[in-house]
Amino acid sequence: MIRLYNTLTRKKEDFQTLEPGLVKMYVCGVTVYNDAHVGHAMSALVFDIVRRYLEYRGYKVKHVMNFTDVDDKIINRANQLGIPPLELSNKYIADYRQNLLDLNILPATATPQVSKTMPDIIKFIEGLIERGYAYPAPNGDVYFRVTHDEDYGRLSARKLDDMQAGARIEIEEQKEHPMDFALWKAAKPGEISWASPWGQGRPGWHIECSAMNLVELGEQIDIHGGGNDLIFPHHENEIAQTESYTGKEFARYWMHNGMLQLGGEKMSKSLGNIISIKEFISKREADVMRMLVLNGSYRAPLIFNDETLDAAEKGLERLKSALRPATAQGAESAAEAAAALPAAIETVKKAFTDAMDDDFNSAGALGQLFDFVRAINTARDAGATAAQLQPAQDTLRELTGVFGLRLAEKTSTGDADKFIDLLLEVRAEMRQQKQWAMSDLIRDRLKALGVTVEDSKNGATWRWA
RNA sequence: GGCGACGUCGCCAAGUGGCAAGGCAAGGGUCUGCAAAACCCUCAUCAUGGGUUCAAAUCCCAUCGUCGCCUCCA
Repeated sequence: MIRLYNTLTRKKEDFQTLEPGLVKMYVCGVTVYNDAHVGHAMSALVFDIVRRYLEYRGYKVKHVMNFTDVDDKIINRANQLGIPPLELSNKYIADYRQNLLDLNILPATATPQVSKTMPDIIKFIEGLIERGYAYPAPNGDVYFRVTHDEDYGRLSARKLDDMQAGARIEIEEQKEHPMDFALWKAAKPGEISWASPWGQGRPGWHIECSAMNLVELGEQIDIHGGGNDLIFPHHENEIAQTESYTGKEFARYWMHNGMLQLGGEKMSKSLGNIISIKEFISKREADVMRMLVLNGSYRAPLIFNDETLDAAEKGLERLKSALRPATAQGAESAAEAAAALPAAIETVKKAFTDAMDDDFNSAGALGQLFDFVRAINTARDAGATAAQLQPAQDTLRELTGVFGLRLAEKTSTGDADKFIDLLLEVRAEMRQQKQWAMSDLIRDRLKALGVTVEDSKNGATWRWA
């Protein structure tokens, strides 16, 4: 039984889907007006791991991720650049898709956009007005009437009265209540807009997700995810809109990832302390970012700095070490050396699943994998054969695959391999003749070229690093 | 100011009532001409102060501290 922490109840709950074997999962995507950063990557990775694990456990997952491609900031940025807003957002949508591919994140099964969901959004707003949950203002805006929603504030655990209405938001004369939020914004002159019963305008931020959910997944979904900075007001408002519209419970489980921390602060576009995904990928292997996420708890803040990244990179190397080939040539002790592996395989599979079942405890599961790595390496050192190592290495591949790790060894780009082999053959001859200085020089020079040479009693091995 | 989450070894971090996983770093060792890798060994009583309990890192209260939200934000 999978258990997961539900923000709505602030407890871990047994996971049961609305339909057997099917998970409907909606995860808030990004507003596309500039390069996505590693904080976005964290969120995307968290839910990619959730999805991969659910699939590993036999569920079919409908995974919807939206693009907010109509928004104030997109409009402002497009104006600065002198290009149409949708041209700008389309560029960044393409960029973001590439970022996700680079990070080995499985493509969502649907990726709706605001600009392509307009009729459904308008219909949704009309429905809310009909039911008395929304009202058009004289200026052409339409607002949600929070006082009509008895349990408004349920998700973020706050009450309307506690929110010091008006303290940090400007009192809007058009609104009945200061906490009422816009479903539809009347167009300013020259702004991109769509026709509606309330005049030219565009949707407010929250309504898009309610509408896209309805279109893509229906009235009720299993998991709704996103960063914990979206709990209020975004997700709170989504619940208010959808439940007021359908009269049914919206999402059964609300999952929120913690914020990525850079220099003790949340990384965010508005703070400007940003490292883009593109920049990260140019400097580190994508698996390193995933490893950093896996080593932490998805709900807790993730500390992102050179030290934690270096550790993640080393940990990755350690996982890879278990995948290296057998070194012995069928030694007699091989059977004994490999004897412990079948049991280790059973142990790690169970422990891995137990940990992940408990609210996707990837750090706990990862610890189990490291224990397994030691078992494999010990067997190899003791002389296990390739055939004996194979099942264990396959298991490790399978489980790290559930995590979405690629564990790719770097490979040669050209015909270098055979020349390196030749060089090492010659070097082996030199070592026979104890020409240590020259042997070491070759090893050092190859290292500088990205080739790691390791000598052992069975001869030298090498790999790209 | 209000609300929420959290505070475990030098760093990251699992563990939510019964002798404190794992990774990185560090020290010692095996192997080795050296180096590297791998393997073995060493390395914490859980922010502080009270309380509940046979038993608490784990539950309760207080204090201190950190982060997030309350405005756009993954």
